[in-house]
Amino acid sequence: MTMAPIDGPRWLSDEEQRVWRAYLHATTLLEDHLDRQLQRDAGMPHIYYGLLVQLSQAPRRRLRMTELAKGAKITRSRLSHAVARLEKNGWVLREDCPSDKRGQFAYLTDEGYAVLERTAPGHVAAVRQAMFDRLTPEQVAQLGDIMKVMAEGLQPSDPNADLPWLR
Amino acid sequence: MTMAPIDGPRWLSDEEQRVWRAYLHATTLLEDHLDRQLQRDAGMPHIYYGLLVQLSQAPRRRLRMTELAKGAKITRSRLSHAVARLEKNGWVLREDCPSDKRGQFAYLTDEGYAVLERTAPGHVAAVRQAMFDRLTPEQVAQLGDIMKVMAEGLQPSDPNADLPWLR
DNA sequence: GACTCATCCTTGAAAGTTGAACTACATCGG
DNA sequence: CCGATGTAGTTCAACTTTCAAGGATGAGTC
Repeated sequence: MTMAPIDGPRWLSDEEQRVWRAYLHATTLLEDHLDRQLQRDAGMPHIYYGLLVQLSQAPRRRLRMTELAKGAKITRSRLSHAVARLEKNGWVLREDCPSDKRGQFAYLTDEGYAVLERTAPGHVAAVRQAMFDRLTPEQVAQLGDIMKVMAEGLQPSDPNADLPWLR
Repeated sequence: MTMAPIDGPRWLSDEEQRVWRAYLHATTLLEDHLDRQLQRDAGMPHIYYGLLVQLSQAPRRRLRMTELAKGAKITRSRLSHAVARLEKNGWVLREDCPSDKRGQFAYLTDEGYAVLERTAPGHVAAVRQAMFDRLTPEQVAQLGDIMKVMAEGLQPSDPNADLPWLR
């Protein structure tokens, strides 16, 4: 007599495999598509564009580096390199934080804002064409719910949230 | 008198923005999560892992480079680099195509297959935990439909499908 | 104050990606 | 057979990302 397997690999069902593959294909195709669109029209990859957008919506068009990294879901290291590059373009500048000498603000220059104004319509159109124009309103709502659930489960805030005994 | 604007930028509605942001966050978090998981447990990024999976499912565990690239939705250039790296690991080998002297097959070695056997359960578990364990069956079905629609709209087969006059 | 530890951000090197240029072979039409 | 054109795959240089290490400052404790 043996015990039931503790947790033999629970493979994906055919349905799940189908969904997973569709997910991978759609997300990689869209990511590539937007990267190319923005590289062509704005001269930067999608993530960099997202940084400018975030800055443009922040008070006084500036954010602490860490806040910016959190908002974009990237590491501080990656952000450092990215901001260095955007700084070379003259679209972003750094500024010391007066209250915390370790801190830096990144702020969006007028040129950076201009790039955004010039390229945002095309980008929105690309997003719309790839996603919102193809989905029904119900599907858009469903997608929102689904993505919200998934994002919540992946917050890096607490990678061992479900393994409390390891903490 | 002016004409109605041809197509003033159709911004995203609040709802759409919310969905778009959720989509970006969820997909980037998941991608990062799986990349780290596989880098840690299998010593390669997610895309490389996907290449091994594809090979493992192909007849005689081999595919033409272009087929492999198409299946993985990546450029041939990227694939060349990837296969070079996997070859260094001893997980994949190249083989001349007898019927077309320009062609190359990539095939999965026994070691490559072993890596897959060893790491697949952990990877499936990660996918399951991030996606399928968190969604209801209805949501999984919805996600499948949605991703299918999006992927279809992004097939690189015909980037100007909606601009026939440019072809 | 001095110590310790955490946080903020940067750096450098290695790894991965991109897009264009390039080689070699195939295919098509004469 | 010839030339033109297309396809398969690689390579190079520029760029981006990752990971580990490190310098500097802040915060808590004695």
